[in-house]
Amino acid sequence: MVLSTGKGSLPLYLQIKEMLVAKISGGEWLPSDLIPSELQLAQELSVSQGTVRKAITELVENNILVRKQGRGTFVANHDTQRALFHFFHIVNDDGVKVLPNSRTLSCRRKRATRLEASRLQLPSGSSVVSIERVRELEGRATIVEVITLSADPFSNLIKPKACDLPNMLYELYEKQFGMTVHTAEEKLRAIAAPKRTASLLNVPEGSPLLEIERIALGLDRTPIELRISQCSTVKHYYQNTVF
Amino acid sequence: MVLSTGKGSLPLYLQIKEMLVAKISGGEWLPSDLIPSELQLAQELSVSQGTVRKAITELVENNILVRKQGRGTFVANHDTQRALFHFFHIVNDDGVKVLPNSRTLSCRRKRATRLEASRLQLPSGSSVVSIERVRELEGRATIVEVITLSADPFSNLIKPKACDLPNMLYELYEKQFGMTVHTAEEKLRAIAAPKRTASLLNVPEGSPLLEIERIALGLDRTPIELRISQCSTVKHYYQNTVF
DNA sequence: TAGTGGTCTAGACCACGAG
DNA sequence: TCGTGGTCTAGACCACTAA
Repeated sequence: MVLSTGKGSLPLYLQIKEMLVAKISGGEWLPSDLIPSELQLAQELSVSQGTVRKAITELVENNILVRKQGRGTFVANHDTQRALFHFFHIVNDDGVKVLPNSRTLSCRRKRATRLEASRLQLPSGSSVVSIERVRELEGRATIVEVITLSADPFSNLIKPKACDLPNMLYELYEKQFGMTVHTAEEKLRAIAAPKRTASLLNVPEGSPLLEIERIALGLDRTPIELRISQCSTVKHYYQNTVF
Repeated sequence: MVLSTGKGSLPLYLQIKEMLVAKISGGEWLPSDLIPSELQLAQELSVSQGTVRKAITELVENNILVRKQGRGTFVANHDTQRALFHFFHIVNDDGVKVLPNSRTLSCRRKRATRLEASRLQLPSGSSVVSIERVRELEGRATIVEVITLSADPFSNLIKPKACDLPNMLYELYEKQFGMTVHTAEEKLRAIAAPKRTASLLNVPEGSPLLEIERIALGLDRTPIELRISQCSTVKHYYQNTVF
């Protein structure tokens, strides 16, 4: 890797940042790997420690790297904690986040609807994997989810028995498929409970539900997953903090 | 101001950060004021430019200061743009944020309900200002809002005719009352439209609405405003991006 | 004790904005 | 042209971790 230092070129620290992201999204460095020390990188790249430091600082702020004083810098491990605290916004009436249980109803291959194809940026009619599941919070069926994945990287998902899909799918995508979910874009609406959801959640048909359409994006902003969640907000709510 | 440099003390740059925030939330520096240059602050505080720089960098990341190359560093101006883009999450079906129009229905003084008092951290039964208004998006009545403010700093709000309250209240709080809204905590639920809201929004009673309960917090995290918005999500939705 | 990140310094040069 | 923030260097010392 050679850094360019001319006039019209990006600042060194941004070039280094891109290089580090490439190592991670290219699979050379895996989640929870220790990366070379700041001094080592600085020597390899013939820049000062401060310049490497600035690149790493921005990646730490993006939750892509994690610094541990005295130990080194690691590729972020987007595990249960992160999935739960960053991407799961449903809390109980006391404002406490509780881990949901999931029961998978089906997991099969099908052709993408127009919506699914467009959200996942696939050609219309592409083959996708579709998962339907019910999530319980504090013993109460609260969320019905329909999850759509491009069949291309994820076709192996259908092979295991449908029922043993893990609760935290993002962890699975990362460990089994090397797809790290880094960002999510959500659209929220209030809807009237459709028949099937109503019966799964044990609420009257037509009662108000919170519908969340989420696109999960990778480190390089490729769409990974489309997830439509229909949530009863009788005993829980969606929490968001804006800075 | 003297910085402490002993063992158990905070890093210098954090002490400087606190000092700068104090100047702003204390009213010594007002929104869109130019603050002293990095070099000048460094000399006054007897630290290096890099240390001041680190403090300022963090405040820029928090949207409290704004840097302008060649000109200087300014106190952030939390004006229309910011209010619109940071705190307003309702977009139309094309994902486009549109400026709402507001029609104020009432603006009066009353005693806080238990909920209002607890959210605003006031003694129960305190005097508060309560505003009710309807907001139109793209010509369509979409949101009914009930806004509650502590009467103590805000009692002047009742004096003008109720109808000429501005559309962007956070700008008013900042300019008229020196209260800058920096953070908001939102709780979202789906509810069945109550009678009054239904008639204001021209939807059937009981139809699903998105209810947003928002607490707006100041720079020092004091609660400033409680706002309950009931939104029709037929032609619009609530948008959120998670990193 | 050796190696890591965390803080801090004192300087250099560049890019930009205003007069 | 001058002062600002933006980038970059080469060092110093501290705090923490692991061997």
